[in-house]
Amino acid sequence: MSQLETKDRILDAAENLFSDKGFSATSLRSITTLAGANLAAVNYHFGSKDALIQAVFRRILTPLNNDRLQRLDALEARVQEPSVDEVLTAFLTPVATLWSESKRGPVLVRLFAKTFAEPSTNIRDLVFSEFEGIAARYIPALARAVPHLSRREVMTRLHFLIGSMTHTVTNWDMLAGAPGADELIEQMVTYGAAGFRAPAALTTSKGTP
Amino acid sequence: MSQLETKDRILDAAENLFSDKGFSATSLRSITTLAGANLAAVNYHFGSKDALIQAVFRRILTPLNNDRLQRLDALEARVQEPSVDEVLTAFLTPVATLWSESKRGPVLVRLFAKTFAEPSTNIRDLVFSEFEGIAARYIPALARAVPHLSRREVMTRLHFLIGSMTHTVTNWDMLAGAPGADELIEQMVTYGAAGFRAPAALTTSKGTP
DNA sequence: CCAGGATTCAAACGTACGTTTCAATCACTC
DNA sequence: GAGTGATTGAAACGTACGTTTGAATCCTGG
Repeated sequence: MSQLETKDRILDAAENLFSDKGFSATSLRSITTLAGANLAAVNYHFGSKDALIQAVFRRILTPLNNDRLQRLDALEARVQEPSVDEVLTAFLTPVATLWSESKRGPVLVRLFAKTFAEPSTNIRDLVFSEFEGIAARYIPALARAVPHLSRREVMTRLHFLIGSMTHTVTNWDMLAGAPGADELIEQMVTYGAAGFRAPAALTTSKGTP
Repeated sequence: MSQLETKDRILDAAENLFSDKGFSATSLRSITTLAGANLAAVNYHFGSKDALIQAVFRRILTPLNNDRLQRLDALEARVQEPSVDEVLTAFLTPVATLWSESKRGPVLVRLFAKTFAEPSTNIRDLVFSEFEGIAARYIPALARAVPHLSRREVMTRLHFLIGSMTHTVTNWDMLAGAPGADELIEQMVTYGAAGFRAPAALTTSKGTP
């Protein structure tokens, strides 16, 4: 049926199954069966189950984060001092786009969201190293947009935003009506930007011991 | 060493290991070893691994949600029209209290947070059924505090808040400085309340087809 | 067309898992 | 203090897992 290479069919199948059942609960046998490949193909093409997991993540994260960086570049080239709303939109849109672009979107997004709750050090390390470049660009941009916040509070609120995003896309079906990607972006930017613009919560940033 | 019953020692050990490594990645053998109990004790006292997982969750969720309901009751008895900040504080404080009350706190909170990313239908169903009573009380309270939002947007923003909370407590160590529970509550209520007070993002709530 | 590396295949490896079994031991009642 | 039900113990059950093996097959360049 599919004309894809075995390697890609395995990645596709792994993506879907990992996204559904988690990593340790998904067997290589179920992956290769769904992919129409032999069990040994995983270890032949990737080396181990762990390496397969990392390959699955890399295939998702690299273009996603590139998209994020590109959008921030374009934004900063267009306007001199981007607003919080604009920065958050640049940050969130790639995920929402990924989500809505095809049948593969929801799978990817759920898988991506699952990472933060997974205990595996390998996966966490991979995602964090991939995210470092994003943080290095977005945190200064956010700090410029909300100059009343300390760098620490900017990071904390970015964590809040990421949490909202991952939880929402992971538990999409719980939301009544299951709105589309545009609607989600709109609501999350509205909510998150207002949160970022809220006054500093920490008085310690003014010099309390 | 411990004078606790075997049943409780197993629950304690399971709590810690589930919180660290996830459910399917934690074996009954590692649980009973840590608990100083025999392997067969799990099936004797709980019936199966799945039933053990549910027992672990029930032991956490029941008092947590009772605390939430109690705080909302006390709040509504004290002031006639509670503000968003007050409702969110009532909602978030039990988790933060649980977090900071002892060494067990972080374990419980991480475990609780892990639920939303876990694929197991059993766990999700349990958590949702436990959460229904909370939603039935908190969503109307929130809707009264932010009357400019449709019921649907209130629910969406509550999802955002829950996401922020679960993500933050799950990835606590990623936050620079690792602030205490009081500080977390303060920041999250500031952020979330501003988000709730933000204008409605959906124009569809006014009657668009 | 045929050599030779790349890929696929069926089968087996050893290990770890959840669960079951049943005898041994404990705790409590009469 | 003997008897009885609750609990614990050591061991084994069957199954499923990730990985490895080595022969069979495919594909491509000369």
